[in-house]
Amino acid sequence: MDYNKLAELLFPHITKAPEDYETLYPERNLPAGAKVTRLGPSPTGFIHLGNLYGAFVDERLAHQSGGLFYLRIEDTDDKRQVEGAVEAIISSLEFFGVTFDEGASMEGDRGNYGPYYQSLRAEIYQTYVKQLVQGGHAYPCFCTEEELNAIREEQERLKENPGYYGRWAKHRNLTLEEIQNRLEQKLPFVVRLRSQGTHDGPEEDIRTISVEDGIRGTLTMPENNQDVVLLKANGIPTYHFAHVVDDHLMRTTHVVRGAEWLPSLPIHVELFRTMGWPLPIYCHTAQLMKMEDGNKRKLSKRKDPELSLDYYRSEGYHPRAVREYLLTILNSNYEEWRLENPDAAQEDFEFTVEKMSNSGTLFDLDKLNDISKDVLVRISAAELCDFLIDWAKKYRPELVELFVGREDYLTKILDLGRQGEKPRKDFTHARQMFEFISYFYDDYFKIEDAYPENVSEEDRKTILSAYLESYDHSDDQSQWFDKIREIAAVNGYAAKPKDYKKNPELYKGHVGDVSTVIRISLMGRAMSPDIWEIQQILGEEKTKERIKKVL
RNA sequence: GACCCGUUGGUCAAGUGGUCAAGACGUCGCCCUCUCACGGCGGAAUCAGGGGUUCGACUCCCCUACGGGUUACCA
Repeated sequence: MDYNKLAELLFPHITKAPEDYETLYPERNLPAGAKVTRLGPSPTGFIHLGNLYGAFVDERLAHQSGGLFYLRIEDTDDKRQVEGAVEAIISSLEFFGVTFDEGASMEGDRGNYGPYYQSLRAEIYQTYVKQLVQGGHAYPCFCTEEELNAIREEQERLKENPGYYGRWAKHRNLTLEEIQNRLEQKLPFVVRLRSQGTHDGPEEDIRTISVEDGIRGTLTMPENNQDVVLLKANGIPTYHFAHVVDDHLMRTTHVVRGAEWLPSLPIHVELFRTMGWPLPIYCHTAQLMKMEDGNKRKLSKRKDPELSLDYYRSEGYHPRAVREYLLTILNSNYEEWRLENPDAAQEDFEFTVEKMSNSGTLFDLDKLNDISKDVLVRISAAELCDFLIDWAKKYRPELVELFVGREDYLTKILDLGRQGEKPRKDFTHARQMFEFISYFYDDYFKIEDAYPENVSEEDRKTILSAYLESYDHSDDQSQWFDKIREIAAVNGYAAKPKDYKKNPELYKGHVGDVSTVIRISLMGRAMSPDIWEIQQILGEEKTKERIKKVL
């Protein structure tokens, strides 16, 4: 077989040679040890926590080593393109603090290794496929879908491994004339790898490959023997081939991807070897899982909209909190480090792939919320105020007029009880924050909780009028509370809870019940931060007004 | 089915032959306390099972079970 002739037959329009691309995309000029990583999303526009989790690894590895992180759009599947998807991906990731140094961006491609959309790189891939054909490492396959199905059915019947390989690869040894003939008939074809892997021999003949995974250590698996499709009928490569060509030409040093790629690793290894290129370091990350019907399951785009990044954004989780959470499940020693360095920047943590877990991790909302509390308590009230407003603008526009123009008021509210050694940690995310403080705004204030049962309606009125009468807005906190104790005592309630506990039969209740009456009248709820502080923010007028309203 | 990866409390996990098997979240109890938080103290709760190897296995090997993933002209 004259492979050169075959190559010309298949790719008459390809005039460039692989060397042209090698010189066009030279080795990157980076300091020793610098890592080059990439994110390669397919543009469905949907991006979830799991993607962000992986993106952090890329980002950290690159930026920690003085390397570079780029965005490549893997749009080789024309069936799943979504309008505006790339913008959505970029903005989602940016919101959560993941930024790229190179590649696809809002303003078009940046960098010298483009184009960064795989659909625009057809000529490059074809050049390399042509080279493979010339070397006898690839061949055209004209099998139709029906033929492929028939092969699979037969394999199932014989209980043999499915796929296009060995003696099942019917077009592997077509003669030049046969190929020429089909080409003349304009039959569509794909180009397949002529795998060097063992095919039909006895099992002990199957060779294995060994690969050092950055996260998992040495991986040993059977070598590839599938004549995988390199180029689809439309001239666009499959993921496998695009990955190999792009990561070589874009000089990627570390390929971070989900564990679902593990089974196709032998294919990639064979491709790199037949191309004569060095293998990048693969880092196969654990999957983020979800519990369903008592079983763990990989996160799915279709089934788990609540795990999309947009969901967390719309709930108002602070990006720093989401990052912090992801970092704690990403590196087992992060949490410990954080305990020792509560104020350090996330970037100061030395992230290592070795410390990554390789079994699937269940997403834990309780943990996120807990972490979020600690993150938010370290953010100034003024910044929290801006954050809440930004969130409202996007997700709760009706609240904006409440906040804007009254930022001082909001800031005071958000800062409530956060001073001192043991600041309150009330906030987890923006939506919850607003619910928590909503009683400060008349439109959202309403009596939600029931008054204590041991306080009669009559006592309630007596308590509240006494409170109103004795109220002095300039009282300090202890003066204020002394008055409450007095009201309690006068009306038959213990001034101290301990007294009540000792002799419950002597009292109708204790000062806590009296406070609760006031609290509910003022806040509408039985649970809230300190009443006195709230009154100071609410102001004298509004405080009195709310008490009068329930008298 | 085949192949691959995995398996320490409810969850995230430390651990690399000798530990009373860390820690965090959650949960329960107590303390603090005018409520709720915050904080403090304490409790319950884990090495999937079976064989080896070894003086000694959570740690090494094998088998089984279970879970997950892959098996496309999707990525």
